[in-house]
Parts: sequence; C-alpha cells; structure tokens
Amino acid sequence: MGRNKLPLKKIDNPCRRKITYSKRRDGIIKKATELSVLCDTDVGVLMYSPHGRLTTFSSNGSIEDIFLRYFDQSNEQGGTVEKEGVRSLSLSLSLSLSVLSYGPASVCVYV
Amino acid sequence: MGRNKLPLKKIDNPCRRKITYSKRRDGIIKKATELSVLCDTDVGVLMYSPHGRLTTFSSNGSIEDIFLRYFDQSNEQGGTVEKEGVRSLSLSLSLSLSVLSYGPASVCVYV
DNA sequence: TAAGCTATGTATAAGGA
DNA sequence: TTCCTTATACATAGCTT
Repeated sequence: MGRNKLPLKKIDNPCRRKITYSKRRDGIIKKATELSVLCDTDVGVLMYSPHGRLTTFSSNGSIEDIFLRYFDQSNEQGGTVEKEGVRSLSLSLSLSLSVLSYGPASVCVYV
Repeated sequence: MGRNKLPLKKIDNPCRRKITYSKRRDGIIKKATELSVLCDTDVGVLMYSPHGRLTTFSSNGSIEDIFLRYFDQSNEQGGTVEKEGVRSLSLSLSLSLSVLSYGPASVCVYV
C-alpha cells in the first residue's frame, strides 16, 4: 500500500524498517481488535520490534489466558471428561514448566 | 472495506459472522507474515473461530517457541527469573481447573 | 457450499510540517 | 522527533456461481 509497492523482503534501511514496523504493528492490532469484536472471538498477538521490544495484544483478559486456552484446547481434542482434562492440563503444565526452568518439573493437582 | 462499511460490533447473522471470520483471519495472517518478513521479526497470532476452532500463526518456529520467548522476556524485565512465569501459569491453571471441576482447585509446582 | 468477482473502504509508503 | 497529508496499493462486504 502507499505510494509505492514494497517488495516482500527485509527492509534494509533501519530507519524505514522501524517506521514500517510501528505502522504495521498498529495496523495488525487494529485488525485483531476488529476481528474479535465483529466475530466475538478471542484473539492474541505477540510481536517483536526490530530491536526486540515486545508488544502483546489480547482481546480478552491477559495474553497468559490465551496461552492457557491454547494448552486446554491442545489437550481436549477428544471431548474429555473432567479427570482427563485435569490430567492432561497438568501434564502440559509440567511440560511447559520444565522447558521454562530448563529442568524437570512436577505438578500436583487437588480438585 | 467492501461494498458497505461494517459497524464495529458483533455480527448477528451467524453465517455472515463465519464468513467474515474466515476472510479476516486470513487477512491477519497475511499481515503478520508481511510484518515478520519486512521487519525481520518474530510474530505470533492465536485466533479462535466463532465455533472455538483455534488457528495459530507463528513466523518462526512453533507458537510454543513464541510463548517461551514471551516468558523469557517478561522475566528478564521484571528481575525475577522463572518464578513469575511459573506463578502466573500455576494461577491460571488453578483457575481453569476450578472451572473445569466446578469447585475449588489448588496446584503445587516443583521445579 | 466453497470459490470467485468487484465496488468500495482501509492501510500505508513517502513526503512534509 | 511525532504528527499530518495524500497517492496508491490492499483488504474485504456483499454478491454471484
């Protein structure tokens, strides 16, 4: 868009790259907001600037909630009963914790 | 965009809502791809369809990698390593378990 | 019912203040 | 810088198949 067509490759000029990042980052957040409102859905976005600065967007609650819902869904493919859901959630939490902490992790759940 | 301007509110007609979701979901993924290429950055997107079907996009590696990078970064900024990420994941897990099981839940984490 | 069309609204690349 | 301006390219709403 704009006066000229940008070729789809990394923008060499760091200044232009930064400007383009800001504009398009805002554009994506706007689109994500619209999608979540129009369709009444959850949307989450994570973006890193060229200098590594993080921007997150989450239409509903925190971005962590969206992560969790992601873990939920990955584990609930089969329409599980509560116990199964609990177990697989625990397993997936263990897994992500062990990666997070670069070591083993265990989780006890009381419901 | 399109023939008429859509008001920014939930689309009532389920059929239209679904169509709009599909088109805009693809649009966001295209924008995210362009952003990541043009600016040489990592971008991750999670979206749920009106029927709860999940779509993820990740410019680089799996969406889990982006999650991890998120936790890493949050923890670098706050000073506390791992513990915060672990705590917020545990809290989220407790919450979701208590909803799943229609009662209180508690979680112990060992890392 | 998914896929294509097109008129129209939106995003944005350059440039300017 | 940070915010306008505006020409242009892009996304998409409603329609058609």
